[in-house]
Amino acid sequence: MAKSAKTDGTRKTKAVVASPSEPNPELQQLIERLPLWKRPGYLIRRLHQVHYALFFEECEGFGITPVQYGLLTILSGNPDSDQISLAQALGIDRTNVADVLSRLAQRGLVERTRSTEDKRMVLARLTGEGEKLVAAMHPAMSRAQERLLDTLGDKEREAFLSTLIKLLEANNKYGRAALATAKFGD
Amino acid sequence: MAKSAKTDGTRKTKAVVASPSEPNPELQQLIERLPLWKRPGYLIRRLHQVHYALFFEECEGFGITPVQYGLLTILSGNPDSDQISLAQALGIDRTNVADVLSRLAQRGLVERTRSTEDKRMVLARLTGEGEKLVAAMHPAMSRAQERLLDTLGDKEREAFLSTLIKLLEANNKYGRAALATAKFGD
DNA sequence: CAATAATCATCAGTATACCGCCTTTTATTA
DNA sequence: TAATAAAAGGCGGTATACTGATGATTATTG
Repeated sequence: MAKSAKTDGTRKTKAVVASPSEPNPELQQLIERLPLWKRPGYLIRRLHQVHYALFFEECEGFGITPVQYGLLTILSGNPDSDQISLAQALGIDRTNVADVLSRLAQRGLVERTRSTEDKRMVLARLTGEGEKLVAAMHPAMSRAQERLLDTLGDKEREAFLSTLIKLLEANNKYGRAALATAKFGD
Repeated sequence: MAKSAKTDGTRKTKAVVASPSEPNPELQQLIERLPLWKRPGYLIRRLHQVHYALFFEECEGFGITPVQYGLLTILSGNPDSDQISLAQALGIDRTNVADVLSRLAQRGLVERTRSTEDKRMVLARLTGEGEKLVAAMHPAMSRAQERLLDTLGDKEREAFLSTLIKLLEANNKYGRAALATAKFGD
C-alpha cells in the first residue's frame, strides 16, 4: 500500500498491505500455518461485530443495544431479579449488568429497588414503558437475527445453530460470565 | 430466587430466576417465540466471550489480548502498514487500531513512524521484542483456538468453520470494520 | 493554480466486558 | 452468641469497539 488516495480508489479491492520493509521469514511461516481466517476465535469475533452492525441497522431509532435488549428480554420473563441472577441468565459479568441497568433505568425502561428480605440485593423490573419497548422492538430484533443467517439454507442453518449451542454447553464454565441455566438442555 | 446464600449453594444449578412478581403474559409469549438461545447473535456473543476466556487461560502471563495478537499477526506479514490498512486487514475500527497500537508501542512491541511519502500516514512495525513475542506466544494462542472446537468431530468442525466464513463473506459489508481482503476467497 | 474534495489520523464520547478490591449484609460455625 | 465465612453490590481500572467531529495533508477539478 503506501500509495493511497485515488478517487475511484475503493481500496477495498487492493491487496492488504504492500510492505516497503520485508517481513521476518520465520515469523511469516509460523503465521501462515494458522492465518487469521483459520482461527475460530477470530472468525467469531468478526461475526459478532457483523451482528452488532445488522442489529443497529434494523433497530435504528430505538437506541437499544443487543445486550440491553437481551437484558430487557430476561426481565420480561423474570421481574424483580437481582443483578447476579441477571448476569448468570444473560451470560455477562455482574458489574456489567449494573452498568447496563443504570443506563436502562436512566431512560425509564427499568426500575430498581432494594429487596426487603435481603438488603444486599437490588431487584430490577421493567416499567410500563420498558414493556412497550420490548414489544415494539421485537420485530426489528428478529429481522436482525434472520438477516445474519439469511445466506444459509435450512439444513446449514440448523447445523450451525446446533453446533453453536454444543460449543457453548461444552465451554460454558469459562469466564466470569458463565450461564446459570440448563437452558441449552431443554 | 431471592433465597440466596447457601454454602453448598452453587446457584449455577438453580432455575434462572424465580419471580415474586408475575411477568406480563403477552410479552412472555413474544419472548418465548424467540428466546435468547435461539438468537444467533446472542449465541455468537457468548461464544466470543468463551473464546476470550480460553485465550486468557492459555496465554496467561503474556498480557496480550486476542485483538492485540491479531494486530501483531498482521504486522508480522506486513511491516510499515498505515492504520487504516491495518484496520481493514484485521476487521476492527480504525480508531480502535490507534488505541491498540499505542498500548503495544508503550510496551515496546511496536514502533510507529510518520511516512515521509505521505505525511498523513503513521506506519507501524514490530520491534525485535515484538517479533520474539509473536513467536513465543504462538503455541498458546493456537491451543486456545483448538480448545474452542475441541468438542467437535472433524466433519462438524469443518462444517462450522466453512459456515462461519460463508457468513462473513456474505455480511462483510456491514459495520465500520469491513475487511479489505479477498482473503476468504483464496 | 486556487477551490474543493478525499484521505489519514486524532479526539471526545458512549457502551460493552472484564478484573480485583472494598463495604454491607447474611449465613455458618466454633 | 461471637467470630468467621460467604454473598451481593459498588468502585476504580483496563481494553475493546464504535460514532461523530476536527485538523492536517494530499489529490482532483474548475
